[in-house]
Amino acid sequence: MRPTIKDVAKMADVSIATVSLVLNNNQRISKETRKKVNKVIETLNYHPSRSARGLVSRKTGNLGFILTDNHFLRTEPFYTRVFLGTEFEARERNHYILLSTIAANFKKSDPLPRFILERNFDGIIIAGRVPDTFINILSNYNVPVVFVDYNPSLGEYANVLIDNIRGGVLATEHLISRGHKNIAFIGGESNHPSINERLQGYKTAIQNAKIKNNDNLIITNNEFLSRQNGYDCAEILFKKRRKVTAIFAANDTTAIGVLQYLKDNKYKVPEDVSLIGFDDVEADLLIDPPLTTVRVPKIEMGTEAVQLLINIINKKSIAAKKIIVPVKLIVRDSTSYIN
Amino acid sequence: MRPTIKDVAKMADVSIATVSLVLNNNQRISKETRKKVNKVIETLNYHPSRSARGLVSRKTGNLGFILTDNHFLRTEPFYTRVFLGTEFEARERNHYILLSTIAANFKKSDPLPRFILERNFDGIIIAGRVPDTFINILSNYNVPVVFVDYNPSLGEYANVLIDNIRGGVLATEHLISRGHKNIAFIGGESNHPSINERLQGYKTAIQNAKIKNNDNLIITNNEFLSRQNGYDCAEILFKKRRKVTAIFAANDTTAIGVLQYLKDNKYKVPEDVSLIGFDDVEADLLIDPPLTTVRVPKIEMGTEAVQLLINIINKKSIAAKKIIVPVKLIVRDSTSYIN
DNA sequence: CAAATTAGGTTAAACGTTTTATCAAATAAA
DNA sequence: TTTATTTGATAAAACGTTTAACCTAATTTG
Repeated sequence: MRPTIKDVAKMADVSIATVSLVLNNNQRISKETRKKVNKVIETLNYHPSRSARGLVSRKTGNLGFILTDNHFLRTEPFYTRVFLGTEFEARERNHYILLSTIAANFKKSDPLPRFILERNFDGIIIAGRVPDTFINILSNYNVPVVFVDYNPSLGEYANVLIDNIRGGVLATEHLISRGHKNIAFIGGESNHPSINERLQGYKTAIQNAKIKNNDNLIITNNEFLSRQNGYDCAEILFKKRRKVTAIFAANDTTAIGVLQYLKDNKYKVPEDVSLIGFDDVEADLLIDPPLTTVRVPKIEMGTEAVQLLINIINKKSIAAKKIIVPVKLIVRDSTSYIN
Repeated sequence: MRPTIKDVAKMADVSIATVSLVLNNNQRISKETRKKVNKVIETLNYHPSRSARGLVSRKTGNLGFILTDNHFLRTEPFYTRVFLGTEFEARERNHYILLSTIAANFKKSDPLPRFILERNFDGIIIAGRVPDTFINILSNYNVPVVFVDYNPSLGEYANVLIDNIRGGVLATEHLISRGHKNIAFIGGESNHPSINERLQGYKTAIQNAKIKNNDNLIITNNEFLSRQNGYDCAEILFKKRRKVTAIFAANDTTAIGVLQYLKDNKYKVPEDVSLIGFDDVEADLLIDPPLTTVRVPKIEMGTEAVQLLINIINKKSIAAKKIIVPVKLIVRDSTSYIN
């Protein structure tokens, strides 16, 4: 059997309370006793049981990670990276991540993630947009929580957010700087805050450049952002307008769909049409031509979220802190000077 | 405060023991009592505490997932998918996955993953090759374990393995069927069992086709499989032999490196050289030309591993069962008939 | 110098379950 | 009818920690 706190206490000739206090760095214990106990802990290779600890102290060492099932699709590259970022950081900080999905149309009667019901977590990271119904229920529990890439309109929460507006400006200005004037914006799900901010950035840049605005160049719907949706939107765009010379797609997945449409319809990229995406997913480098895009530091968003959450749990940060992560223009081969 | 077993017991007018027995489906309890208790459980929305449960019953509901740090590189697409597969299945089966990495050169004195030390797991999944030193230490703990994509030479363990030999045969036969005779095999890390099996399949197919064997066409080293390594091996190959018309790369990452070399050196794929990979990672579809490959069901390997592990934990399966997952030839555009 | 405070530790209760032994009542066997 | 067995439930110990309350000896304060 593995050693318990009793074994340590006996061998060190102190009470188990003393061992516990040493374990938790309590200052009541003298240097010598502390040293003595730590030595025994080392020789016995003792480690406190998570379960026992969790039972009394309500610290489990687990962080929940929640996202909607459609964001956890097997092909969704974005939140998977954020998740990996949380894994990296959690490991550094001696925590574990428990992953759960909820339905995108979460109903009041739906069960909560199991780690919540079983009180098997210390705090929660929520990635991407989740339904208000879920947020409402969660708010009753009054639990440390950090939202990543989503800022719920109800309530004050901690956030790790992308500088979407800036990204939108960067992308659009890049196209403008290469001489383009007929710049389209393609992005489904326009009621999604992040997408909307990117569109806002686009509009700002267009306006700043004194290019006359043209709503026909803005193609949105309320569909989930996907390759197919990008393809469909491109089709709609080119049915309306033929003289588009550049396209800003709201994310890379969409951009890849747009690219497919362009190829299928004999438009050359970037010779005929310049194309820029958003996110910088791994695939961007491999597609032909490599995609110009706005890089979002996905892994870092995950690590930031974990740091922030742990700080909130330990009361080292207020529970409504906002972190905006910067974006960066990555110029590859899908954008060029206008002919 | 959340309800406890006591609240349920009181409300149902039974002892807490009875509630516990109902919870665990013990047959000693009569149908009526069971029904009565379950009703209270429902109305109170009661869920047993993981910590309390884990403390006494040694069931935590957590499964450990271990791989070496180099396999968890941020660009490694293979084991990430296996991991996601375990996540999917774990969720279905009401478990959580705790992820940990160990050093690829794990030393006896290195600390074990924290969930092991804290006895916060029910079983372990080990993905890919891990050092013998680690396996030795782990074997002392006598714990349910399933190896994925690796079959340690010491001891009898449960495995989920790829049908690598068959895959190697499939890939090579595909090239042969398209008229190729000068078929190279490129794959670093030849001392890795899986890679070695793929090479074995290659040799078998060559032999069956009565093509004369040529060791100059087999390029291996002991480096970790990577894009760069693929590039380097291709370079070595073409320094030696110019008349190669087809290449079988030991995995897709390597193949992408090989492809880069070919492009850099003005070889056209597939016109000049046919190229086939192994794994079928997401990138394959996006690269130009889309890569012919042998598909390995990565997600499914994860789900199989979880199923097997849970069965072993519940004594529904012997602890040394082997599962071989099938592979499938996926023909895309990187292979063609010889000119 | 007496009283008050502090330093350094211990005792014992508590956390929320599972499980072994036990028990009473009902039923079956002799 | 008495005895043995079965059924269905309970009491209480145990799991391995944390922590509030307490204690004693040493030190400080007035």
